[in-house]
Amino acid sequence: MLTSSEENYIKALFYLQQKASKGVSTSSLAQRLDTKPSSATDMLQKLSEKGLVDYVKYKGALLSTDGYQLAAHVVRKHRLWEVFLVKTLGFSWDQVHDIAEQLEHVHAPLLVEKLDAFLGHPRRDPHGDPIPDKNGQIHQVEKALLSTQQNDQESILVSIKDANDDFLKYLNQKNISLGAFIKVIALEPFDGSMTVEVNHETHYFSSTITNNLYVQSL
Amino acid sequence: MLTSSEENYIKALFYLQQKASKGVSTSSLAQRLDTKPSSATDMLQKLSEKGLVDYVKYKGALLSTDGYQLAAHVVRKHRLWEVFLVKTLGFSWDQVHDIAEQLEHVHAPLLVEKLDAFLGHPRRDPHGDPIPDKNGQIHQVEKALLSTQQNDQESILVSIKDANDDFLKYLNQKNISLGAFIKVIALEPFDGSMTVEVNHETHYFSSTITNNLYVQSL
DNA sequence: ATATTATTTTAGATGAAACTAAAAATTTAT
DNA sequence: ATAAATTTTTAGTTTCATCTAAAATAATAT
Repeated sequence: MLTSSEENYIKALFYLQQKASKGVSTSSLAQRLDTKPSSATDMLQKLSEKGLVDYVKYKGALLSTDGYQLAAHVVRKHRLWEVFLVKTLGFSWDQVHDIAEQLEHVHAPLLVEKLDAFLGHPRRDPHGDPIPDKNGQIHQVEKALLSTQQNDQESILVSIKDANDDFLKYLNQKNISLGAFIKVIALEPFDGSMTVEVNHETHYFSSTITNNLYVQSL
Repeated sequence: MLTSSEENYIKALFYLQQKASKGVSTSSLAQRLDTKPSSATDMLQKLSEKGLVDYVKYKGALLSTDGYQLAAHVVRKHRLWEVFLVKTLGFSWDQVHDIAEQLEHVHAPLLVEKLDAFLGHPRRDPHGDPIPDKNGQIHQVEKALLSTQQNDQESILVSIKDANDDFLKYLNQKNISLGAFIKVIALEPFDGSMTVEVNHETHYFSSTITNNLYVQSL
């Protein structure tokens, strides 16, 4: 069984290797976990010994198949607890991360499955992120351009078509990131522009924008 | 903030000092926590430094006011989680202890209060043990002799009037202990005897017995 | 291509929490 | 009351996860 610290490291690798397809650097790992690079090196060596990480000195690390499986399971627990905290106990979505960070380290397989059943087998957490299934599979759902969505349709921002710098800056400045909750308020058929609500704030999007955002319908 | 280990020690002291009114011995503490006496000594010295335990070398230890407060809060969390596991997730009462043992160490005051509210402010856990309130007070509830209970009445065994050895042996042999769930099945008015269900097993109690058991109605 | 800079790893140290073995204190028995 | 047995404490190790400082490697800039 893994320690909490080991679980935190493989979870961080799980996130970081999604972006960078090459090996995850020691420093980025340390930065994400708010620790020092030397500590990250120590842990990478240990996890490599255990066969959970493929690690080459100075070259970076990636999760092995086993490591990925375990990481997905920790993420599953984290996201199920977040759903519980928001849906069952009435927390707001921004209060739950730190609590779920503790709950995810509780080891009790039956608890996870009973919680999942009680919550009605949710497919996404309150931030819109997908919940891995009990085998660690992340159900990749069909995505569509925001421009194809109908009035009142609710969706989650899942990816960006052309991720050029200017566009990312635009999104960043408006505080819009992957996982954002988007609801179509009004469509303008003559130019394809849209009034949308993103995380409780109203925005006007031209067709250039709506044709560049992939969403997943809720 | 206390470590999980420190919390386990003060919780063990909380239980042990209820029975023995004198100082709790190093060995009994070690035995309860399945560890060695030398480890218990180390921890008692640390907790004494922190002002949570009144400890005199070779003489045993008792919780200070602060320590008692903290212990009661850990017990509160443990018992609330047990109620959640049984009532909300459908675990049986004998499966929940080890899981609650982990959940009790999650630090999130708001979580405890929201969980308490969600569960409807329960006063006892699934084993019949009282749940301390948010100030660490253990609400001592009114108790009555089992002989005064009506048909179908459900109650919890809370104490014994005359705790003589023979009677305790009798209870022990029948596997009946404090916290037991008792339901009155049938009353015999002519001699005051009773048919009762104790923890899902049927027993016949004479009036001598029903006049010696204090219960708390549910 | 070599020097400079940045990143990564190693070596050694610290604090928690446990352990074993030996010393000290207390309790029990003769 | 003293000896024997038991309990408790101390002293010294171990493992885990972190740190700092120094050495090794890789990346970059002239």
